[in-house]
Amino acid sequence: MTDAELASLTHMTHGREVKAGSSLFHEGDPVTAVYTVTDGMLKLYKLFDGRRQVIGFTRPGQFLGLASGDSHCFAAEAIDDVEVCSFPKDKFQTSLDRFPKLASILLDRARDELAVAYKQMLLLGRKSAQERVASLIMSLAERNSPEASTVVALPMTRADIADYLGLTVETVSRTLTELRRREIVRMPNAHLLEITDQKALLQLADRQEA
Amino acid sequence: MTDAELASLTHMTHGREVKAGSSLFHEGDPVTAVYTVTDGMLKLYKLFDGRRQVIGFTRPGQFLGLASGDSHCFAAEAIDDVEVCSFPKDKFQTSLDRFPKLASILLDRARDELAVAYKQMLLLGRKSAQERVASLIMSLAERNSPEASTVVALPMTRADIADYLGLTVETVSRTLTELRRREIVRMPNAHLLEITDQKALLQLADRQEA
DNA sequence: CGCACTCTTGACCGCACTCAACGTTGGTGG
DNA sequence: CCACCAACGTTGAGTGCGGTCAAGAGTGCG
Repeated sequence: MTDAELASLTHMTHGREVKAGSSLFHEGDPVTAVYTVTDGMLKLYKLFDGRRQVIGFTRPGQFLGLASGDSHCFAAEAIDDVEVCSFPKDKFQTSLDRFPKLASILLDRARDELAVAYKQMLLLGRKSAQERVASLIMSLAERNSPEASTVVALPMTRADIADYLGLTVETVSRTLTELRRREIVRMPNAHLLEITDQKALLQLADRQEA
Repeated sequence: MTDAELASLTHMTHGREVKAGSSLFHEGDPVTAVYTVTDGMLKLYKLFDGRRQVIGFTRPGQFLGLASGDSHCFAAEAIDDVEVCSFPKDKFQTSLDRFPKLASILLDRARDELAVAYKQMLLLGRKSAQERVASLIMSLAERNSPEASTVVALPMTRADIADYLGLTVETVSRTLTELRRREIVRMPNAHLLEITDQKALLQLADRQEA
């Protein structure tokens, strides 16, 4: 695993807990460290005139710090209790210079992040509310389990989802209700979802796309 | 300049012209090379069910190929006549392994691209039509000249702008008309724009943001 | 000159937003 | 243990911003 690789290369990993609702860093803060998320989920977001755009939700094992130069270009806040490994920035820089393979590994990750960001731009610019919600559900389903995971956890609030999808809380709620009514999903409770019609959901999310 | 550096490192640069309206590569194509744009402007876009999302417009000197693994995750099409230097992918890989600094340079670029993508996600998810158009004008103005560039070229069509901003052609046109009516910009013709009230434009685009 | 493409403008529409009320849930202190 | 309260989620009614449809004006190329 490349996370372990990162850790062993630097010899500088330092565990840290972030309680649900508290921030790992704010947008504009100077970058003092980079991180890998070992447990829990963070939301990454930008603010603009009171409005909020959630850039992404972290998954366990995710590297944090690719997009930031001198100052963080987004904020990171814990959705549930989170554990991260932090690498002081200067030590990280040293490791980067010392281990050429590291830059190459990070470059691959940056590649992935860019592709994900571009997909999200398509969603935000061109998809309907139903398509956006369906896309989110499908991508959460994919990250959970390797195959045929039909149960999806939604630890984030409706507001987080709305700010991620470029919608309002009300529209997210209504859209989920509609998906339930059409029997595409079931929801034992507000934060747990079961996909009952994967084909219909995929159709909504990806529209005969690759 | 790092572009020259790239070229000299690889010794494999190969010039190529792309006529206005023709494609450098399509979304889904296998990646055979990476490129630096030496002249002209390309639009990068993704397709989805007949809809289109323009990911970005290239600037001279821009490196193309960061976001692509085995296959291109977006298409690239020339807006006007374009010149690129292409590096065959395998040679580029070799250079990457041979010159450690190269990965580090590309990592910095990827950082920038990610930050730009995140800003665009904020625009697409949370800004009004006026704010979107104002943001585009400001960012085109910034890239043109170092300081106080008030004249901005818009070589792309209204459709390209619309697909970049997540709007329709009509809305882009109406919004530009409105900006003209408010005497924030002047337009000698449809593809040339002069900023007459930079403060108002900045206010619209960035809203007392950093 | 003619044709195709682009840009603009107008009238109308509809999807998602706003505003408001209510239901549900989980945490806290009496 | 339960009453209270605040935060979150859902639902409904009405609005408005940007989309759709349509027509016309400008532009450039063969």
